[in-house]
Amino acid sequence: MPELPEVNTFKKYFEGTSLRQKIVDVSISDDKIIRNISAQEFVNRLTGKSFSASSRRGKYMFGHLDNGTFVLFHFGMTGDFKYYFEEEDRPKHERFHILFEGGGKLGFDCPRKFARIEFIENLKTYIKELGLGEDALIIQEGDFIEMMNGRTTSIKGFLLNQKLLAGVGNLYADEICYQTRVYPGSRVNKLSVRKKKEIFAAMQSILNTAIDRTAHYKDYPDDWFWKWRTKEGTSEKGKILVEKIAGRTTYFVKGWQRKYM
DNA sequence: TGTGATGTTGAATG
DNA sequence: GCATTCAACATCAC
Repeated sequence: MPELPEVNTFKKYFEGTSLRQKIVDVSISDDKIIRNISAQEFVNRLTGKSFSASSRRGKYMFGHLDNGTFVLFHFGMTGDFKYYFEEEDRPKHERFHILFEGGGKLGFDCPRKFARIEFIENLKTYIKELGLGEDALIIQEGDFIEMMNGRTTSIKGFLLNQKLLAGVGNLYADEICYQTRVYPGSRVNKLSVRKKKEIFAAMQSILNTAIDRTAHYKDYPDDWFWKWRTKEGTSEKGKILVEKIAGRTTYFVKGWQRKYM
């Protein structure tokens, strides 16, 4: 379930399993998951190298190869890593795996195939051309607020726009709006500076808490919204409504979350 | 059987 | 340039 906290957990997993081991082969069962070069070229670029580090920006995770090049792992809706040795542990929807010298395999599981893997020569150039915004946990409050200037989009649309702010997805956007008692369709230009600061603080606290719990939803605080966010009904704060906002299914609590329109 | 799902992109529209 | 909506991507679960 890859939003920023999930991807952060994948990154930790990657670092705990796949660094500093020579890549002896890459086995690709679905060519289309490698987006920017051919599958064969991808194999050639990785074989013989090893990963020395990794980094993350929003939902984009980068494996750093020891020759100064990079591999992008974008998990789409259903991507996941699984490191394994035995054939019986291969994930069900594995699209490719990287075989290391010691016999370990880093499998990439992805039922819905929305994931994107790329080989990258220059990371800075790549991020710049992509127009990827600053990471939601790194951006400063002042920049966060400044980016809202002159915009009329909904707060949800703002939080989801990866070119402005990288990392927040549909679930966490709803959580942020719930905790700050803002209707997700509220217009950013109608929010007070004070409210914007509140939203910024909630965003960081929610993402950090989620990371602390390794993106394991069941461990999230009891007063979070996510567990109500499955169907229309009534939460302790009021009636839950569902609307399409910024093109995404959005849950919120009527009355609890104020409209700034 | 039809519908929608945690993400992103590109096209079309205003 | 900005905002919105829609379709597409591919598969699975309800």
